Amino acid sequence: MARPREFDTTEALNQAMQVFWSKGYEATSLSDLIGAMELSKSSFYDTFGSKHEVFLAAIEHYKKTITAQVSAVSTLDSPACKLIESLFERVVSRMTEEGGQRGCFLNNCAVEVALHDPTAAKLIGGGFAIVEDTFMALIERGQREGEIGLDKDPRALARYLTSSLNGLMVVGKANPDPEALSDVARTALTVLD
Amino acid sequence: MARPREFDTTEALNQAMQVFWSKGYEATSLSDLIGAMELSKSSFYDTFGSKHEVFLAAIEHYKKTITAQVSAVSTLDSPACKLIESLFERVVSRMTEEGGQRGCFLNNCAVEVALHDPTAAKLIGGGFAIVEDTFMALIERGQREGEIGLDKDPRALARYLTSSLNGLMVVGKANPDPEALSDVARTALTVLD
DNA sequence: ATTATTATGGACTAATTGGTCCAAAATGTG
DNA sequence: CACATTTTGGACCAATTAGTCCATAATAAT
Repeated sequence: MARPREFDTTEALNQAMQVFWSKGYEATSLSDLIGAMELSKSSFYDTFGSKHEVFLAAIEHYKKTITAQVSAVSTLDSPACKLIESLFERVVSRMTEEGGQRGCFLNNCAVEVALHDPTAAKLIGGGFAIVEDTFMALIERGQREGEIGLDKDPRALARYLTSSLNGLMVVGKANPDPEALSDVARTALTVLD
Repeated sequence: MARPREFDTTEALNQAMQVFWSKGYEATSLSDLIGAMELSKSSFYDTFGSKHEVFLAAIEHYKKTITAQVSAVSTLDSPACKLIESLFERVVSRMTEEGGQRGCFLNNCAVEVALHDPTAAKLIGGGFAIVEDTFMALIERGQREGEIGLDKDPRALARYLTSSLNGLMVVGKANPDPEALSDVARTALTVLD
C-alpha cells in the first residue's frame, strides 16, 4: 500500500531520535529503529537511506526541538541571571528524576561518535554553539542589566557555562545524586557574581 | 601449548582498555579485542570469561593506572592551587593535541554505558570519586596554605572541579579548539579565588 | 623420557547485523 | 472501474556477532 496519508516523517524522526538518545548509536539496531518509527524496512531505506543518515537527521531534529527550547529561554524577560540559574536547575532536576539519566543527546553523541564520525561531530558542534550563543546573549543582557560585571568576557563565560552543563550531565550519569549535582551547579554559578 | 611464560595478563588488559577507550564498548568486537590482546579466542574466554567481564576489568585497570596518576598529583609539594591548575592544563592540552580526542575513558564509559550497565556505573562512579577525593585533598591543603578561602566547602568545590573536568572533555570532543577550552579552564578556576 | 597440565587454533554455533529486492497490495487519479 | 503510482511485508543476502568446543601441541613436573 501507499504510505498511509497520515504518515508523519517528522514524528518518525522523533521516534528514531528517542531510540538513539536512550541506547546510543552503536547499540541501536535497525529493528529497534523500524519498530519505534513504525515503518517497514523497505520504507525505512526508501525514505531515510541508511541508519547513519537517520542518525544525522535525528541530531538535527534534536537541535530543532530540544536545543531550541534552551535557545527560547533567552527570549523570556526574567533577569538574565535567573534564567541562567533556571537552566542549570532544570538539568539538575532532570538528571536526578526517574528516567532522566539519559542526559543530553548531543552530549551522548559527542562522547560516543564524535571521534570517528566527523559529519556528526560538526552537527553536534553546531548544537553546542546554539547553547553557547544562548548563554552569551543572556550574559550580555545580564551585563546591560547590571547583574554581571562588565569586566567579564561574555564569550569565555558562555563557553564555560556550556561546558559546565555538560560536565553536570556526565557525572550525573555515573552518580545521579541531587546533593552532589546541586553542589556542582551552585558552585559553577558563583562565577557570575 | 601452555600460555607462554612471558604472557602478561596485565598488559593484555591494558590493550583491551586501549581498544575500549578508543572505540567504545559497543563498537568494540571480539576480534578487535583478541587482536589487540594477542591471544586466541579460547584463551580469551578461558582467562577473562566474556567481553563484558574484560570491559569491567578494563575500567578497573584504568583506575589503577590512569586515574591513579591524577591521584598521585596530590602528593607533589607544589602549592595546591598550582597543582589543580596543572590538572586542568593537562586536560586542555591533551584534548587539543593530535590523537588526544578520545578523552577520558571513565567519561566515555559513563556516557555510553552507565544508564544500562549498573555494574559498570558503580565502577565508574568509584573512579570519579578518586578524582573528587584528590581535588578535595588539594583544596583542603590550599585552605591550610592560605591560598583558598576557608569560607569554601571543600566537598562542593571538589565535586565542581570533577564535573568541570568532564565538561571540558565533552565539549573538546565536538570542538577541540585550544582557545575555547582554555577559556573554559581559566573561567572554571576563577572559583578558587 | 613420560606424564599431567595447560593453552592453542580453528571449526563450529545460532543469532543478528545493516542492507537489497521484488511480487503483492493498497492507494490516488482518470 | 481501470490504470499508474506508491508502499509494503518478507524473503533473502553476506558479513559479523559473541560464544563453545575439542583434538592438537607445547610446556612443566616427575
